[in-house]
Amino acid sequence: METKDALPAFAALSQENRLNALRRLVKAGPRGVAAGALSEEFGIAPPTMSFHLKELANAGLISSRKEGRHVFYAANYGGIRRLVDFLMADCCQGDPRLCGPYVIKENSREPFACASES
Amino acid sequence: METKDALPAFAALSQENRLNALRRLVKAGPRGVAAGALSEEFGIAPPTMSFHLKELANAGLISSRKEGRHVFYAANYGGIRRLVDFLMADCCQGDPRLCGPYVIKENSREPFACASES
DNA sequence: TTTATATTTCTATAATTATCTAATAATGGA
DNA sequence: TCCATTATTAGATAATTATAGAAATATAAA
Repeated sequence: METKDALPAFAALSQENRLNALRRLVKAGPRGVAAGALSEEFGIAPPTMSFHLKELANAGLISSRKEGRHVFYAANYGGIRRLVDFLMADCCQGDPRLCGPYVIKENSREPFACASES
Repeated sequence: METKDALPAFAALSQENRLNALRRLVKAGPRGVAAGALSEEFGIAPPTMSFHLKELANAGLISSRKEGRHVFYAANYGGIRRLVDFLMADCCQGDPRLCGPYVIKENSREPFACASES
C-alpha cells in the first residue's frame, strides 16, 4: 500500500452514500449484497448506487461477483486492513508502550496495532 | 462515533499533505512534532501546514499543545481507533469466522477485529 | 421474445478546496 | 523594552472535482 492507493480509498470513504454502503457490506459478510438491494435499502437510484459502488471497488475496498442477473458486492476485508495498516505504519516508532491509553496489551485484540505488533 | 463525525475524518485523510502529516505523527508517538518542523520536513509553507493541521484537528485525528513558542501536534490514537471501529462495526454480523482470510484468530492481534471481538 | 436487473455514458450543476500573500498574535531572549 | 522566532488568521484566487439525474445499452432469466 502506497499513498497513491490510500488517497482514493479515503476519498471513497468521505462520501455519505459510500460510507453507508461499505459499512453495510462490512456487516453483511463475505456473501455480500446485490446492487439492487443496496439501491432499494438506501433509497438511492440504481445508476447512482452503481456509481458509488464502482468508486468503492476502484478504491479496492469492495469486490463484486455476478450471480445470475444480480451483481453481489462484498467488503474486501484485505483491502480495508491494508489501508488501516498503512495509516498506522511504524506506530510510535514501533514501541507500542508509547501509544498512551491505547497501548496494545498482550493477548488483546485491538482494532489496530502498532506495526511491530501485527 | 457517528457518520457525521466519520465523514470529515475520512475527508481529512484524502489529501496528500494531511495523510503524510498524520502518518508522520502516528510514527512520532504521543510527544508529537512541532508545526514548524512538519512544515520544513514536508516543504510546505507554514500557513498551508497550519491549515492542514487544523483540518486534522477538527476531524479529531490529532491534538495540539503549546510548549514555549512551539505548538506540538500529536496523533489522537483514540480518535483514529474510534474511526476504524466505526468502519468495522458489527463486522460479519458479529461472526468473525465469516471474515474470510482475515478471520480473527484466537489470541491474535489484528489491526481490526469484528465488533464482537473487541 | 419479453421482462427484470444492472451498468454505462453524458451532462449540468454545484461545491469545494488548496494555496499564496500579507497581516496578526504570542512567546522568549537580549 | 525591543527584537527575533514561531505559529495562526484573513483574504483572495483559481482550479478542480464531484454529485446526481436522464437516457441508452447490455446481460440474463422466464
